[in-house]
Amino acid sequence: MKDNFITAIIDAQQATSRSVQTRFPPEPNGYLHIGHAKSICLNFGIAARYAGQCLLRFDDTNPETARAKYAQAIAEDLRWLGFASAAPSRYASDYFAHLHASAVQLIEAGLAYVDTLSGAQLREYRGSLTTPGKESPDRNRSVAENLELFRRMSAGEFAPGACVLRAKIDMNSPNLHLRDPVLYRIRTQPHYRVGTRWKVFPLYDFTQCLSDAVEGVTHSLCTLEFEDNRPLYEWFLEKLQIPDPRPQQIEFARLKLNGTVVSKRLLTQLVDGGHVRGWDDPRMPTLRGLRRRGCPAEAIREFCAKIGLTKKDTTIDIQLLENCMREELDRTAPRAMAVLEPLRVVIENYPDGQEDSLPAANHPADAGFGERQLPFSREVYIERTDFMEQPPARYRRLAPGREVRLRYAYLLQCTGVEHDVHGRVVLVRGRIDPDSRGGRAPDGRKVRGTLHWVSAQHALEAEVRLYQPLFTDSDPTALGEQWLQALTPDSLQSGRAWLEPGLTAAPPGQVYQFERLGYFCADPDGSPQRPVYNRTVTLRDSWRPPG
RNA sequence: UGGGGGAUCGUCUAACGGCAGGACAGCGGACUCUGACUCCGUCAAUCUAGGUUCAAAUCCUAGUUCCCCAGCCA
Repeated sequence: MKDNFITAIIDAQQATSRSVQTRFPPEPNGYLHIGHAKSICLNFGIAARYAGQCLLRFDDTNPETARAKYAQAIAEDLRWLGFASAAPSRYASDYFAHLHASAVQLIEAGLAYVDTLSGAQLREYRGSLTTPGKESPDRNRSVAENLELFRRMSAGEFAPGACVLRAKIDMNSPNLHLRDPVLYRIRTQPHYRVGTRWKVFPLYDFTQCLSDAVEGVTHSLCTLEFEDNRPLYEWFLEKLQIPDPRPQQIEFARLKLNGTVVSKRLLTQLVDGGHVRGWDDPRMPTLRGLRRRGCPAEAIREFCAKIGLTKKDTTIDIQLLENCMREELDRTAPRAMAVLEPLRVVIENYPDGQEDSLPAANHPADAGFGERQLPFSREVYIERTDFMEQPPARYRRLAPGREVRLRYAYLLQCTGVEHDVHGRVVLVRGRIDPDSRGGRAPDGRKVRGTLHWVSAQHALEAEVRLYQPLFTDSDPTALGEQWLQALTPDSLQSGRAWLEPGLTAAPPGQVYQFERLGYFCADPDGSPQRPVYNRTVTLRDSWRPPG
């Protein structure tokens, strides 16, 4: 964990030898995305830096939305990200009895009351940003009456919406959150964990601070939009006489990434609207999407370390994430060859029917990856973009009369071109230097261009899925309700590719570098007969034709 | 016209009142059996206006501007 404004706060406290405990508190109502990863890395990183503990706590106070499948998926994603969290998960619903008793305590202290105002009235009485609120007629009910009403609420005697429990704070506060916030509401849906035992459920503000206190959380880190909630957080701790040291809420800026959306609500709409294939669609900034795309967990962690931490609203360039992926994958991905847009090359001086097997390094900088054998024959495919009849200046690839290297194979000189009736190149003829087997020039002559290739008769046909950013606009949310209009029309481009034969056996999730093309990850949709590869990220490409 | 926060290269992010540094992106070059990787170089910033000071991104004053808050969501 690098230094940031939160470590500075904690460092200052270390003088008084404060221990450190944090928590990651997702709601189990959706899947984790890269924005959560920022919070995860922060919370676990802080705990690790100060030799403390970070707990995973499901914030499952809302029975309408909390679901077991999400909790399970979140735990899974967290593990994948690299935070195994030895401690068992906690659940806010574990604390319902304690929370309820705390509510009773507030009522007894004259600090909470049951209000029968309707939702609409509640809103009206709350006032507005610029006008003060109005006290509810129920505000001065006696303690005994409140106790009795809350008991009946809790016993299920009232319908949802009939009444709520509110804190008695200040209807004139300029901070809307302090205008007698709702603590408990009635819900009849069974809760996925505690079933029908509870008829009343605590709201966020009441739950978060007390759960933190119960667990011994010292630093409760959350995003900026909760800044106004902090006085309320502290109010509960004080009125319930939580002993010092009390948990301290500190807010930081949430992550925004350009070219995508990072909000559960919006991501849900993408899935529900069929704009992507699901939560694990490789275009999604969800952890599952990134994983399926081939992004290593380590790259996400590195990314989170690099973006830093402040209270400033920021938008991170997606290229930083891509850079982290390339950095990690360059180290860890074995190399392979594949051709996306094939152009047939006939090697005139290589006998028809003859075959050879050529050794190729699986990683040019790490011999530990070993070698593999590549079949070679009279006809090979090269990338269509690696041949030009009239090449521009500084073009290092194949052109009539030019010589290039077929990687790990032979030096190849172009001797002819064939066109179809439209004048399109359909075939290239060439001759290899028989003394260059392995790709080395026998006389040491410089051959600038090196091309990837596959043997035509041995090539394995596969599907490749190429992805564009989901949105054409760097900030689609700036379009308000129209945000979906910024969707990239063909953000998924599915096509065929020809792979070297060894690639048939790759397990889903395995990432290769297809040399000169990019990193590609085996997709679970594939089979040994027809593999499917997702392009994780392209290689950097500094080649630009002049002009 | 309420309250709470924020403003440093294009984008992130550093800098006790003491040389505005780093990363990503861009550009140029070297190297290269991946136009990758690596290496080198380069471009580029303190929201504005006053003030305090030998010295201000930092302190003071006044502005500007952006974000958040009116769920029985979190």
